[in-house]
Amino acid sequence: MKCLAKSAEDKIKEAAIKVFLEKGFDGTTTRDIAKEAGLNSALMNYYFRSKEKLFSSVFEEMLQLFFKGLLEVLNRPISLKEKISAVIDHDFDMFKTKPDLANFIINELHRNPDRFFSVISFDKVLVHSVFAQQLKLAVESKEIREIKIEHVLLLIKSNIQFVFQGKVMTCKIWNMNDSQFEEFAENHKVIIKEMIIQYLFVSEK
Amino acid sequence: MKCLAKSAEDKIKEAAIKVFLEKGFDGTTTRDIAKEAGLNSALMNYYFRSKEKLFSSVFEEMLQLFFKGLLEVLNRPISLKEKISAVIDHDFDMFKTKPDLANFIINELHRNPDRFFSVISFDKVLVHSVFAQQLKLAVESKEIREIKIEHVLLLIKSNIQFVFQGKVMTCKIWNMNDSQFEEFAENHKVIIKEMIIQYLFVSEK
DNA sequence: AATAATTTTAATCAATTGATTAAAATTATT
DNA sequence: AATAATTTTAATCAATTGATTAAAATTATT
Repeated sequence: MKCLAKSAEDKIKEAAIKVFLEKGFDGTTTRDIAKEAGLNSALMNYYFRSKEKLFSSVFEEMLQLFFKGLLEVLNRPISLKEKISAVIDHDFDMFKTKPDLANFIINELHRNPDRFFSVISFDKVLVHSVFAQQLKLAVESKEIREIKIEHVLLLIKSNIQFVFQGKVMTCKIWNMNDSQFEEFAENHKVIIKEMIIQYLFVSEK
Repeated sequence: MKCLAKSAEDKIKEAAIKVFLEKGFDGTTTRDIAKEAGLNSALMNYYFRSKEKLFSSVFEEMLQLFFKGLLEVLNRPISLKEKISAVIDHDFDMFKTKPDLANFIINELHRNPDRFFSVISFDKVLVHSVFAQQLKLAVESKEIREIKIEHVLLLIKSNIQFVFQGKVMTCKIWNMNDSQFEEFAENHKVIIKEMIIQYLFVSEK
C-alpha cells in the first residue's frame, strides 16, 4: 500500500490539512503549505489547480471526519444509555487527536455555508439512524422524557465541543497547564455523561 | 452625549467591530473597514496607527463584553438556582444581539493567546465572586452535589455557546429557517436550564 | 538507448494589501 | 480676518500573495 516514500500530492494534502486546520483559509498562504510540505510552491497549483480547490478537498475530508464516526456510533447495536456514553467517548477521542477540528468546521462553514451541502444529507442519515428509533421508542415507553433528537444531539455536541474549543481560555482563566487540563477534561467528560443521562432518563435519581 | 454626527474615529471603530466580528482579523482588509465606515482608507492609519492596533482595541472591547455581563450576574444578590437561570438568560440575550461574538473571541484567542492577559485577571474575579461563595456553601450543606466552579461555569457556557456557534450547521442539518431556529433555540434554553439545575441540585426529581 | 511523458524548479506576473506622504480642505485659535 | 492646527484626500509605496510559465530534471514507454 502506501510505502515509505509519500507522493508529492500526498505531502501537499497532509501539509494543507495541518496548516488549514491551524490557521484557517484566510490565515494560510500557499507558501505556508509548500514550506510545511518541504516542496516547491508551484506544486500546489500543479496538483490541485488552486488554493481554493485544495482547501475544498481538505474541508470535505474534515467534515466527513467530523460526522462519520458519530454516525457509526449512532447505529451500533447497543442500548440507548450505552450509546450516549459511547458518542461522548468517541468525540472526546476525536478531539484529542484533532483539537482544532471543531473550530475549523465551524469557521469555514460560517465563511461559506454552501459548502455543507456537497458532502452528505445529514438530516436523512440522522433521522433514519438506529439512535433515532431508539430515542422514539424510549420516549413512547416513558423510559426517557419527551425530547426531540435535535435537542439531544445538540446537548451532546455542545458539551463536548466547547471543552476543546475553549481550552486556551480555560487554561488562562484557571491557570492550568496541559496535563492539568487533560485531567480536568477527563473529569468533565464524566460529569457530562452523568448530567445528560440523568436528565434524559426520568427514573435516574 | 453622542449626537447625530459621529466622529470619524467612532465610525471607524464601529465599522471595525462589525467587519472583524464577521470575518476575523485575517479575513478583513483595512479597505473593507474603510468602505463599511464610508471613509477614506487612510483615516484608519491616521486614528489607529495600524490594522493590528485597531484590532486590539476591538478585541479588548469584545472580551469585556463577553465577560462583563457574566460577572455582574454572578454577583447579584439572588439565590444560586435563580442565578444559574439568570446567567443563561443573560448569555442568550447577548448572543442574540452579537451572534458572532463567541466565535470571534475563540478564534482570535487561538491566533494569539497572549492577548487574554492584558484585560482582566478573570480567575481572581471568578474565584472571589458571590457565585463562588454560594456554590461552596451549597456543596457543604449538600444542597447540590460536590462539584468545582470550573466545571459548573464550563457546563453553562458550553451549552449556550454552541447553540449560536453551530447555528449554520443546525439549520442545514434539520432544514430550519431563521424563525424556526429561533423557536428551537428558545426551547433549547429551557432544556439547558432544567438539565443543569436538575444535575446540580440533588433533591430535584 | 532513444524518445515521450511526467514532475519539479526558478523566475516572474498582476493583483492585493497595509501603510505613508504631501497636498488640500476644514476647523480652531489668535 | 489672518494664521495655525487638525482632518481628509488622492496618489503612491514596498511587500506579499495566488498563480503561471518555460526550462530543467526525472521517469515511463517504445
